[in-house]
This record gives sequence, C-alpha cells and structure tokens, in this order.
Amino acid sequence: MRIATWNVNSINARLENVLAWFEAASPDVAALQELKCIDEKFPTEAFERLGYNVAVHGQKTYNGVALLSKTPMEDVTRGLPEGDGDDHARYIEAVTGGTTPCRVASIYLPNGNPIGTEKFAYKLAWFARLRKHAQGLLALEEPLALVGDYNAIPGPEDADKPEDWLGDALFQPESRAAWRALKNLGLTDAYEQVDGRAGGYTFWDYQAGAWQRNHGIRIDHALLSPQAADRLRSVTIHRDVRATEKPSDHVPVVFELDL
DNA sequence: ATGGTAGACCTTCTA
Repeated sequence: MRIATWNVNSINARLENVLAWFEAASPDVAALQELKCIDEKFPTEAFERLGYNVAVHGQKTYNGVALLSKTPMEDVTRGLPEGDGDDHARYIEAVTGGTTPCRVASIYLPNGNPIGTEKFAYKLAWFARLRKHAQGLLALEEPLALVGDYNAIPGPEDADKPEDWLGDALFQPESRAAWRALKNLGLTDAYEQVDGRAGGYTFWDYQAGAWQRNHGIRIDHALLSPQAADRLRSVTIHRDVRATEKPSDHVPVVFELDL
C-alpha cells in the first residue's frame, strides 16, 4: 500500500497540477491538506474518475483536509475529540485497504505564527489534543499512519537554513518538544527510519526564491504505529513537483508499506 | 533591515 500526503494549497486552484500527479504516481491512499474550500466545492467527481473513494472535511477559505482511497473507507471521523468550539477543519481519519487495512489520518496542524500570540497557543493545544487521540489509537495495536502537514521542523538538519527559522513557530523549542512528545508515545517518523539524511525537504516558500536556492524545510511527515513501521518499505519525496507549472509550496511524499 | 509570493475574497487574513 502506497500512502501519499500533500498540502495542495487550494485544491481548486491546483486541480490540473494535482490530477496530473495522481495519474502518474497513482497512490493507493492520499491525504490532502489546505483544500481551502467547503465540501460541496471539492472536485469529488474528478477523483472518482481516477478510481478513488473520497472523504472530505472542508472549510470556507482556510484549512480543509481530505482522504482519497482506491478501496472503500470505513470508520470515517472528522475533527479531533474535545474540540471545545474549535471550528477549523484540520483532521480526518478512516480505515482503508485490502487484506490488512490501515487506519490513516490526514492532518493539517496549525501554523502558529506569530509566536507569543493566541495562534501559537492554539498550535500547542492542538498538538496536545492530537497526542491524546494518538494514545487511544495506539492502544488498538493496528497499522496506523498519521500523515500530513505538521507545521513542525523536527531538527536543524530538517532545514536548509535553520537560522532563518529561529523566530518562527515551526521551529520553536515548544513546537519541537510537542513533536517529540507525540513521537515518544511509540510512533516512528517514517523518513527518519528509512533515510536519516539531511536535505529531505518537503516545503519551499514562494517568496525570495526559496525553491531556486533550495531553502527548504521538512514539515510533511508520517508517524507510524509499530504495526505499520515494521512494514515500511520506502519513503519518496516527489520534489520535482515543486518545479512544475503553478506548483503548491509543498510537494507530495509517498510512504510504501507492505500491507 | 527589508521585502519578497500565492490564494481566497472583497480588504485583509493566512501562510
């Protein structure tokens, strides 16, 4: 089973680019983030024509996440528990796959900038809620892949110019600690396990020629339960997509599991 | 030190 994650930065502005990639890469399951549209505006039919089942948790203008799968999805859940008035569409989860199904979540963690504001507090609170939910999921002892845009740079080796990110919410000690605390429940960072090399970036800003200068960061991740991590075969960052016509600022990452 | 880009939408916010 090949599971992809991709922050598309508006599914409708990106549709041609996204569909071209899906036709070429043909992932079994895909988690999309930053749809920037409500459910009704999601191009469901276009993905159905490519053979996908579609589950969307959309929102007007901002956020929005989706799961696409070639096999039917069961147990579809939208939003994290204990939302307490949180109306951001940042989480969708489902169980899908063939003989050995996998529980997959599409995650769009809050950016949290600027630091020292309620936005940064919201990011940390969201991280804590995700951790609590992940704890419950791990108790199921089944293949689990929590994939998406975590808006977290795990370490200095995950940025081309770490010094540029010192004041940014993505690289604050609190953000990195929240990432570690989630991982330390017993989850595996798929990239770290199969390819610990520096330079595996997944995001390059549109501004200041970041792509041309390779000023990238690694913020799109897969955290795997032991039952999934034991079956991890490869991780592929599709960085060429960043050089295509009208690209997202994030590129797709594909995780291949022997499931 | 600043400004640089992209998307949604209506004027400024988010990233």
